[in-house]
Amino acid sequence: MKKFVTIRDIAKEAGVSINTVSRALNDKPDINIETKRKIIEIAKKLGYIKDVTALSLRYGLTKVIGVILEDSSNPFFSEVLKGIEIGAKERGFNVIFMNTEKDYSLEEEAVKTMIGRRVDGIIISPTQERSDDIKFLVEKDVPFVVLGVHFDDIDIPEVYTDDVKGGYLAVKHLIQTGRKKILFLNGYLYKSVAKMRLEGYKKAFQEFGLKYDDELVFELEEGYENAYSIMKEILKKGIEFDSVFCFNDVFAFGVIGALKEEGINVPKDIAVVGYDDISFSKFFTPSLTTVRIDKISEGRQAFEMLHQILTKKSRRNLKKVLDVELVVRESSVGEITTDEGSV
Amino acid sequence: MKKFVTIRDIAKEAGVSINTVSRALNDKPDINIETKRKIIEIAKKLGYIKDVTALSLRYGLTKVIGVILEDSSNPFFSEVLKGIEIGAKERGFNVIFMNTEKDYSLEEEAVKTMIGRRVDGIIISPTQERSDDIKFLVEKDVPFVVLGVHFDDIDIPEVYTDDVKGGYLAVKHLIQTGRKKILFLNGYLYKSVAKMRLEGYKKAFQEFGLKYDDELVFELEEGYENAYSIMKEILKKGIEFDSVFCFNDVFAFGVIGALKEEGINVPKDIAVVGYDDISFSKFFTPSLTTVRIDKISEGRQAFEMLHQILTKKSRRNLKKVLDVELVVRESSVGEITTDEGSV
DNA sequence: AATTGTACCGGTAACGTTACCAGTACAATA
DNA sequence: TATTGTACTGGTAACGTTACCGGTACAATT
Repeated sequence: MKKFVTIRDIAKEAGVSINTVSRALNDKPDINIETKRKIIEIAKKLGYIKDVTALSLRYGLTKVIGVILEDSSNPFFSEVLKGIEIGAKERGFNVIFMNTEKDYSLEEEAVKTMIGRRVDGIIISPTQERSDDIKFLVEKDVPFVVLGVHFDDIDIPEVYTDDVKGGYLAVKHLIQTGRKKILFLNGYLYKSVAKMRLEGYKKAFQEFGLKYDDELVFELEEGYENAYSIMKEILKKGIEFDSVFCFNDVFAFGVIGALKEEGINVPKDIAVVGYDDISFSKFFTPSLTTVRIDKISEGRQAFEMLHQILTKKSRRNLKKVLDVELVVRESSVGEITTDEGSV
Repeated sequence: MKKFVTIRDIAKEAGVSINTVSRALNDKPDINIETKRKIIEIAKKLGYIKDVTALSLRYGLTKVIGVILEDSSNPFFSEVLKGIEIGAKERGFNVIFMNTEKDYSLEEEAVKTMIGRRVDGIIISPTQERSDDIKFLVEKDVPFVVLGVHFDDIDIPEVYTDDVKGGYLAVKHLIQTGRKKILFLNGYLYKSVAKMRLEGYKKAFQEFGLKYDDELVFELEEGYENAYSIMKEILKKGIEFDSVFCFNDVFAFGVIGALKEEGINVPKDIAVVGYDDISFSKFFTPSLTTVRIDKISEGRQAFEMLHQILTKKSRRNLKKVLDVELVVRESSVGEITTDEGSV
């Protein structure tokens, strides 16, 4: 790579000092209009592009934010990441991202790397296995926002969704369409989202006077295959149920896949509700009833919160709880809808 | 944000010069082992994290690469992007990315931004509307690799897939399973991928002695809805066909969605083949026959090529054509498989 | 005793940029 | 004429780091 044109090159060409060039190029006062015109012209001719890394050193601000998440190819996170990028671009920031693959040690490493790169702030969606790295950020006073997760033991800036409501809406919908034995394939409970969705599930049960039965609630690792195989197992065991509420849409696909294979009709025999509303859920057959999270917006809002922190518009530890919405599609509206339906 | 600990702070604490600190921290010779131990200890105690932006200025190398693509939330690109990140991480590089939303002016802007950030190299998946920015990169001698696109008018480093083969395999498969009137919903032909897939389509037609009929070939903008609505239109017009080869999997979903609505069975009445093999294609009903691109690998290889260019292991304008593979699933294997089948 | 070698350490410059201060030339005012 | 103001320009330092060079102290060799 050729060395790039610097203000020194322009200065030499124009026969002025580098200061004058800087003034011309940054619309600063104290410069002759004609000199300025000439310098700008020369800069254009030489193809000058300002080296912002030099500025970072000078000002201690890079205009780059770091994003740390488990998997940027996951349809949920890929949209969130896009939302962040959109927000960042609007404010003249760039985004550097690292995947953790749900590995806490990689997460910790990513935090260190981001700090080493002197990003102005970090958006992190932590695996909740441990949280020393979050405490490290607090301690070092690095601006950051936690995305998609709620810690109730530490007070930090967070953007997350109202998953108690989400769980509640999903289960209420199932109950109101006549379902009574509602299986819940949840994520691991050390995750705040799983905890909240379970709380919503219970809340709906209580509200409609149904007895909570923890035999119907399962915790599993994410992934289509896990949902698929636990569904198969459940069927084999002969556990009775008339519907399934899933931790996310991919679980729902796995569940429906398993049910179809056993000749069970969705939603006629079993209703299925997912969570997230990833883009494929509406194309799926049957199209998936799910709790929609506006992922782009979640990303944007996380960036906006970080930006507020960076500009010190706000010093408190902000929280933003985003609303969710039930999207009713085919996978949950079938035969049973009145009083006495059964499988 | 508190100011971070610098080698100067460590030097003061240890009572040595900054040079000695640098030596200690970078495993350089000419330092007493005991001094080194002490310095490292102090560095740890103070929580020192090296400022790599300073190094960038010093060496003109940032260890950051820029990635420019149309949409990081697109299931295809999100995997490619992940592949790039994996490759980069292995070599101690970080990734900064920008979306162009298929807008050429945003693409041009992204190139400028990346250069301003002094990224060591760029991986770009260009909208092929114009290519002045690519020429700009050549002219400025910025290391870069084009991903997923093949230019036949300029000689530049490229990583792309063998889409002639892909198109050929897909259509050959359809012909061999008894289909004769094969619709092709292609992307716009100014894109090299679309051109290549059409070439493969024609090649298969020729090989099996079928007459190419451009009434069966359509060019459309990407997106589920576009495929869905053109399919509806085609059905309304009464064009005869027994199968559809789609530019990508999302098209295939749209096509199948439209066919289902009209009560047409896939694959019994109409066989459908997609392209890309995005992760949902195997969960879809019917599971989708498609041409698989190993997207993670494509990303990794693009990074590796860029890295080779950066380390000057190779000066030539490299090309890497990645293999593709036909994945046969339910959407294409139905009734017609022998000789005389018809819709 | 003089020289050479070795082990260690520090001063300074440099990367590209802008802020700060200081300066010059000339015009306008007292 | 002397002073003040104005319009413009340049020199230098600084951001954090490492390379380069030069230095010192002591041991080993002649």
